[in-house]
Amino acid sequence: MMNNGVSFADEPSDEEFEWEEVHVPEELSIYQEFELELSTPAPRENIEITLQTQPKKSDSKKKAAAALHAQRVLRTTCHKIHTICLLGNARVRNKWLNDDLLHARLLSLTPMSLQNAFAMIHKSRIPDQNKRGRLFENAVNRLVEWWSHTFFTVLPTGHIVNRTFEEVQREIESQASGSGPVDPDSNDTECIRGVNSLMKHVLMQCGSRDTSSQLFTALCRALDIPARLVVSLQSVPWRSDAGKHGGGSSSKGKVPVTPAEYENSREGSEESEVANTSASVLSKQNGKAAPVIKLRKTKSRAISRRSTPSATGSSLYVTCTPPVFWTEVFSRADSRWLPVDPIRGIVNKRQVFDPSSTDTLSKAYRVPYNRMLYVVALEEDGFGRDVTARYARDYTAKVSKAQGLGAGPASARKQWWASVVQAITRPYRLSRDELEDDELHNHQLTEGMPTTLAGFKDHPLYVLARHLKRDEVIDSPTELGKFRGESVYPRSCVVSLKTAENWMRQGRIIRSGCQPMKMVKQRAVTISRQREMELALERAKEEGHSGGDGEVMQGLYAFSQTDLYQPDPIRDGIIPKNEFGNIDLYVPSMLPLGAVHIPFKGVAKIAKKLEFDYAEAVTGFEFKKRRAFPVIEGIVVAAENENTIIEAYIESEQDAEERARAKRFDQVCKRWVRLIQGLRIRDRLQKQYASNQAAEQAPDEHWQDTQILEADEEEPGGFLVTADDIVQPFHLPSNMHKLALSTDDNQSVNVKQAVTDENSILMEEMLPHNWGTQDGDGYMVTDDNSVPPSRPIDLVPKTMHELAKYHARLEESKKSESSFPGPAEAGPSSTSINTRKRTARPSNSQQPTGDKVSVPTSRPKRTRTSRKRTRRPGESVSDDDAKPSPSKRVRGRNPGAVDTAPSPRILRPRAPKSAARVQEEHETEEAYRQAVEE
DNA sequence: CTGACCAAAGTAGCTTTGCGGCCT
DNA sequence: AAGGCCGCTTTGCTACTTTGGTCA
Repeated sequence: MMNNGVSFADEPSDEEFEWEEVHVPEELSIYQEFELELSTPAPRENIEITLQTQPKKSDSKKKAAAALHAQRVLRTTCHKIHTICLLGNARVRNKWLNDDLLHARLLSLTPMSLQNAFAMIHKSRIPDQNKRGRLFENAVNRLVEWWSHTFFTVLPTGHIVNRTFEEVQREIESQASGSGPVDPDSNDTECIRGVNSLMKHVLMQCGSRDTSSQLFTALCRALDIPARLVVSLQSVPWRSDAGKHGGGSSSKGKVPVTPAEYENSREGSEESEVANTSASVLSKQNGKAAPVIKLRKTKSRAISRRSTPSATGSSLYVTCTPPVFWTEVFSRADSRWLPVDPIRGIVNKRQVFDPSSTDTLSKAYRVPYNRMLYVVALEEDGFGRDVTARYARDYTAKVSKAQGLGAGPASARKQWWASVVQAITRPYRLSRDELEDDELHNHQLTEGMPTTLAGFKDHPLYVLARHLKRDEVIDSPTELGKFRGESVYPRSCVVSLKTAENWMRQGRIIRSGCQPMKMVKQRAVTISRQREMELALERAKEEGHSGGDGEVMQGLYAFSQTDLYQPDPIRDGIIPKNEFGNIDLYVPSMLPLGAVHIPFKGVAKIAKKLEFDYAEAVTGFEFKKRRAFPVIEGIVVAAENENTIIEAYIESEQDAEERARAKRFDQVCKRWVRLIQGLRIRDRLQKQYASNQAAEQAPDEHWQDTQILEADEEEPGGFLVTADDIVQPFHLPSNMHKLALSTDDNQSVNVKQAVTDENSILMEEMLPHNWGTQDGDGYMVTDDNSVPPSRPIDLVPKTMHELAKYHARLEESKKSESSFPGPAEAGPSSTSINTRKRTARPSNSQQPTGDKVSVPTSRPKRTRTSRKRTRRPGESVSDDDAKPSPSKRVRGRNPGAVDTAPSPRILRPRAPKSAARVQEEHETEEAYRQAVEE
């Protein structure tokens, strides 16, 4: 708030109050939102006032808010982790259900008549598809009946239940304090450690209701019926229930399975314990009557200690309420998945799985044991689908909203769930998936009107007027019904509106005579708009309009009230401009007839120079600091001028490029002159003052650093002999390859011409050395396929043979390295430079020596001109293009010799160094340096 | 006991045309 | 010397959502 150029006299020290003495001009007193105190009767021109900021939030409040936030984050995270762990648990189980031995055991215990019933259903026997479907459903019915009534005894314990965050947290705390059970075996959890555990339950013909459903799914798969294991994930809710049903849920007992435990179980091997939570609804009698499966330890102690008689403590609960696990079997005849509840013996009734449904029994045992939020069906191949929509009663009105929607944290949760589902979704679609999608979608459509106010919010089919957004209106209302006295309209009647300006941004214009469909308070986002509004308001007040209430209203229009904006066609090359002197081009359709858009930067200058009429094209806006800045992309001109302008533009671009090139060339020359002069001075000094001491001097560190050494035992020692040697470290035309390719013939020709002046020798030599410092224009680069730049006559020309050789090499290297121009890659120019002064001797056997700058130093390092090449010590002799030459040895033995012979080197691209190689080189160098020092 | 409602906090998205200093 | 270019700075408000609590 202190942004009016006022000067601070005090440093804000107190958290709660900030008193600041400031000097402000008198006009500032209009800022009435500040509490102003005239502390001294100051002179008019310099009033001293004290501003009081709003008292800040107290520390404790802040802390509380932070804690609340942290809690929320924690709860959300726990919810997510728990959900994923439960899903992982279900997937592991689902995999176990495919076990052949388990199938065999199950089949061996299943009556043949039931098995045969399925075998009978076949196209060849029963051609009628509907009949097949009915027969299949009947067969499943009988199978389920047998399973639930005869075969499998459901224990009232050991299955997964839903618990609140607080319950779990209390449990964790009690465990942490050591008072609670730590060993998961010591509670009511039914432990299924693997397929063997499942098979035990088959043989015992009893288990938790979760196990019952899982085994039934396995049986279906054994019978060659496509069967899914369906699970309703009972994850810890992310919302706090602190203020809700009091101690009710907590008094019903705690189940010590934490998200962390689930996580552990998931991360462990498949055979690791996958914990089920126990229902704490177990009464003592039930617990004793039913044989509890003991896989490792006795649980009786835990049960007797923990079980609490309660209203829900009845085995009825587990056998009559919606399960957490159940089965879906695929009816091939109907191409449909039929829900099967093998505990209650229900087939094809999708409504009975939602625990919030209103039938009396489940109502009695409803929350908090089962909450339907995520229902996942896992198929035999391990992939899953989100089938919540099939089972949840008010999916669109409630559950989908709970899964997350719209914006904010909820939207993040929705995305998260979508990503979870994506992770288990089959990567390819089956036709039955499509059918199922349709089915689930239809369920949503036929769900019926929501029963709560919140259910109408964002409902895909219905809408209440109260939930309309600021820019929405119900057009051509067709009332579908009433909800508590409010009219319910179809969502399709809702149209979204825009202001006239916003329609213009879309390239549309309000049809004349149309009245706004809605008036809303205008928003002022930019300062200029705000001022505009204030002005309008004042004017309205002056004119005595009382209705304004200090609000500027603005009309909103529907799409149907707009037409495509068609600007007037241009005449005589004159482009129509708006009040800002440019042209609006938010969408391509806003381009006037007969005009073209040239979206290049800097093209306006050209048009201006050519004296064509043009307008800069505004394609959008950027917003900064409450101000809008137009985004300008090129210009709009008359179509007949387009070519002229573009040609001129290209020309000017080339010109600019040329200028830049010349400038760089200049810089290059300067640098080289400086270097060469420096070297000459150095040389002179050394010649003049060199003494015996000089020979003992340590090698110049700089050179040491820039050179890659080679340990060639045959040629110990080595000296900086020539300018080439010295210059070499800079010889890193890193961009050369790319540059050479990007340079067109035109430019190379220009360049060649440019360098054939008297300085060209120097220039030519300099250029590549400087590429490393240029940003890649590639001037002076000869084309890969072109002849090297023409050379003055006084140079020894290249023979045709040499040229042919050079090209052959070039082709070779291009082939091998075209995709990776390494930093040390040397292009054609380097080659031409380095071979420039070649004598008639065979090029490859020449001793590389450069200019007159011979620098006899005492450094014992061997500095071969080919040092840039990566070469291992042992293989240097076999290198193909720098064959061991006698002259090398000569140089080695005559370190101080001034050799003016040109370098015969032909640098070729080399393969990029591998990391290992770089390391190796580094080590070699280190070793060599050490050896030198000794 | 659920859902309507409220307050608080947090968040998304709408907004729609300069200025000053430095370089050439 | 003057015109032109570049970079500045990361907004602020409103409506809406979510959350947590109360109450009918």
